[in-house]
Amino acid sequence: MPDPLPGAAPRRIAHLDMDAFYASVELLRRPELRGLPVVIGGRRAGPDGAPRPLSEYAGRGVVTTCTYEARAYGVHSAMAMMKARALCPQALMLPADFDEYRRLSRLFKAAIAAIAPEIEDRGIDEVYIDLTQVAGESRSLGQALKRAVREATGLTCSIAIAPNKLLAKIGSELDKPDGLTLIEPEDLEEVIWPLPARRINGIGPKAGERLAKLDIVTIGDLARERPEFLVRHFGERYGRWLHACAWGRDDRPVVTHQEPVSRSRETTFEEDTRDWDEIAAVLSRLCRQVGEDLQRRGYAGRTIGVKLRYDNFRIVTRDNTVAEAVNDPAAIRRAAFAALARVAPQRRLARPIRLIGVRVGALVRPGSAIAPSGPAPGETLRLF
DNA sequence: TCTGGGGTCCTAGGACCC
DNA sequence: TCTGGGGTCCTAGGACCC
Repeated sequence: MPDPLPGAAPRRIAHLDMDAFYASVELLRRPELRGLPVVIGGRRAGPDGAPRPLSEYAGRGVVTTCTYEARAYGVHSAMAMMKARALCPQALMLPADFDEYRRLSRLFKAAIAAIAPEIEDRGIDEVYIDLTQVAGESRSLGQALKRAVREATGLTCSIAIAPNKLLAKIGSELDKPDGLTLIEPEDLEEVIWPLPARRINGIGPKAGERLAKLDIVTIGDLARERPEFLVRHFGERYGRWLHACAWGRDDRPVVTHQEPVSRSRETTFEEDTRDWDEIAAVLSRLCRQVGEDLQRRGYAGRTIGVKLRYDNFRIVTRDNTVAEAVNDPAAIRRAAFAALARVAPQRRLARPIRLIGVRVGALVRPGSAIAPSGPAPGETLRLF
């Protein structure tokens, strides 16, 4: 997207984030758990689907999300369940019910679409919304969106409305839960610069560490650096991007439709294993699942990849690109095992394996007229 | 008390072709 | 015989996000 022409109306972009989404959905069905620390994660529920005490948990899972009461004990998403158990043994634990979360996700997105149709999906619990062409003052639009989401689902969300996606995303975190934040360009210095650089979507743990070593902790610290300095330390592309972010500049459009790039399935073994029969059986099952998934959705792919994670967390991947896009489980399995065979034998089972996965990439819709890559070598492109 | 599963995008090097 | 670029495709690994 080019910069807006001088005189063009500034954009108005909302970021809407559901509050503790999975946990909140569970509380809708179990109001008796309101006010208690509840953790979503683990594989099985108690009798009758009842929550289990976290103190009984043993396994390798992580916290998918948790209620604000559990967060008060330091529990958060992606934390090992065993660690959460140590922090808050009195918490209750429920397994994730993704079918139900997807149902509520469709409901809240439909409610938003009735007000503003230009929506970018960012997963099950967040969206960007382009409000530039929607009539109304920002605060009342934000309130209308929150009301619509609550009426459709009974759930609360947090919204920020800003000149672009970068600032809207940062803003929706500022007043959680149930917040509404408006950010104007002139708020940059006072509202954005004091925040940690890690709040920028795209600065993760590694970049955050590297910045901290350069004494860059806040977004304001980042803004004070010359772009050339950032380019020297982070490369041309990432360095320029960091500088632009710090100054609140972002012209990415709201993308209302994106074709999928890959589909995958992976699983972590209950215990690390070097048992080839077990590994092969699990890989076959994953190939079948990903194939069925592709067929259901009408896609096929040419690049089949396998992934191994060893007990020391080292990851090895191998890709195998085949001549024609496939989606039947047998063809995926053949390609996946061929890829796996390319991991050197002395490496393959050198250590116990923790996880195995399969991915199908370079997706096409087999029914579509012309594949994005054009005709295969030696093949004539048929136009009719 | 270690660390799930499903994604996207970027980089860098090598093969191959013109 | 030796010397070029540029472009595309593929691969492996890694960072990051929800």
